[in-house]
Amino acid sequence: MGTPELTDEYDRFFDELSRLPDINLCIEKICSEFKIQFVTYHLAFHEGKAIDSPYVRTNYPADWVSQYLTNDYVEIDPVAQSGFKRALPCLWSDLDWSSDKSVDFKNDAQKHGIGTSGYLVPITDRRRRRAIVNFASSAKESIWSHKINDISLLLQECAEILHRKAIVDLYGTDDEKPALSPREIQCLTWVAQGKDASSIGLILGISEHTVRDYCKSAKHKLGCSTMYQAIHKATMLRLIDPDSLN
Amino acid sequence: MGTPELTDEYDRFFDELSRLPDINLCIEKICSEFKIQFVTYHLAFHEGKAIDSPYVRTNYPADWVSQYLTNDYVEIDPVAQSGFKRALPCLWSDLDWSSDKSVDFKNDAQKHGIGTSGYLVPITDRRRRRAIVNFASSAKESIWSHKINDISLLLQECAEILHRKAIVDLYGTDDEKPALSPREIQCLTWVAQGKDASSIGLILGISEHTVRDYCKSAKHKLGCSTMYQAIHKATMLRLIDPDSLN
DNA sequence: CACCAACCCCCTAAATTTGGGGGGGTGAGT
DNA sequence: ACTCACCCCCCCAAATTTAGGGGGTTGGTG
Repeated sequence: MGTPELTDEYDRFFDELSRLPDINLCIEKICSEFKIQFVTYHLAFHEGKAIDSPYVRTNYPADWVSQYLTNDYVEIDPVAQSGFKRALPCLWSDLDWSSDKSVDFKNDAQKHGIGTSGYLVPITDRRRRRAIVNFASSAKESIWSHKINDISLLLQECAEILHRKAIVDLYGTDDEKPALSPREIQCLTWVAQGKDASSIGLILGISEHTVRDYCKSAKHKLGCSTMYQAIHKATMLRLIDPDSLN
Repeated sequence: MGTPELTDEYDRFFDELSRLPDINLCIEKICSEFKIQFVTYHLAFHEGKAIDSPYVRTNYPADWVSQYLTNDYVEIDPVAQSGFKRALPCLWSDLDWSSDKSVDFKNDAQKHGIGTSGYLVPITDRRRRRAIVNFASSAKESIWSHKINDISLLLQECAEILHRKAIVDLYGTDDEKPALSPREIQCLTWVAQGKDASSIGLILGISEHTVRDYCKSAKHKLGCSTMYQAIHKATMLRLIDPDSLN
């Protein structure tokens, strides 16, 4: 829908982008192609890693990256906070910047040379991994929003490419994380909340037998011998997300 | 054991340190007191947080912090890798720096002005939270190791203080994370591995009834109504650590 | 000294899960 | 036309968990 011919025009660009060996090179190429100042790819939820650390690739200046990390700005930054929850792209200006902490954060960002115009593209892939891609600029908001109007689909495609590259970078071609069906995830999630099969059946409006079937198949897909193990593994893999139940 | 009188001498210093309002101030104070170049506090395992991010406080230069984050050095750095596994403090020089990646990492660190002498203090608290505290210097290794010989106990005390401050900073005074007994954690961990009560009894050399009792008490401590929920919560809280089973 | 938590052991009836099996139906992709 | 993933429903016997009880020792702390 929209502007397919525009996307076609850029086919070669996207093809070249996909072939680049490194995400940082991709970021550079995107910046120069679209005259964007900063591009950031941020994958949350490193499943299975022993030590918490996000997968971040960016051309933000080093002091801002450092500042962001050592001040736990990810807990404050409205872009990250809503980016990992919402599904649709949006302009930074559409987010809620009203809290005091947000204002302080914004000021600090400006001090570090980060403009206030930006475009946020959230990603949720088939395996329920979530990432955000940000395109930032020091252009005036009015100019920026017009620009985004024109190239939003292209930037979304760029975001997808970055995500695919990140996943290959992290997990190689064979991706261990099983793709459970929505129903299977719902059932596991409710089980992890302490509900039994019959309650879950009532909640989801299906029979308790069906709930058991979903648990069974989920367990098999996860390669587990007991449901306890399945719950553990699903939790580790971040397949279970209690937040998604309202 | 060792030098209790040395610790007594520093009572006032530790007292002052504890009263500082901010971890960064603590780090400064420690640096000037002991003539240390860099101090880093690094807490892994942010339980319950929506987005992966470590709690890091350091006076390393910003470009090194940024470089460390955006290159996933935590996956390579032998200090972090073994620091989150081992129990006892050690000199950086005692770690395994033989792999190619370690060498590259070390060189990059030196380029950013980080010396090769350091002292690593791992922390595991009552609630199984793990952190590492690093004291770094550009002094020659021979001089550094003599110095550490003298002040290792003091630095360990500093590390403890930093950890307490971090926990208060993160969770306030009331800490939600329940302290399960070692046996309870063992049983939960084995359940999460897919073992049933009788197998676990054999593994741990206790009766299966006892195993069930531990599961029961763990479940209650976690405030859960089913074992599935308990496994989920324990996994989220990082109480279950399969690595600890050999 | 008492007290408490951690550790250890055992029992039973009732409820639940498990692991098999058996049916359907849809929609997407080949 | 076919397969495959997803969605939905059901049955049953065997195994397991659950939620109550009942014991006990040890070691540390007020």
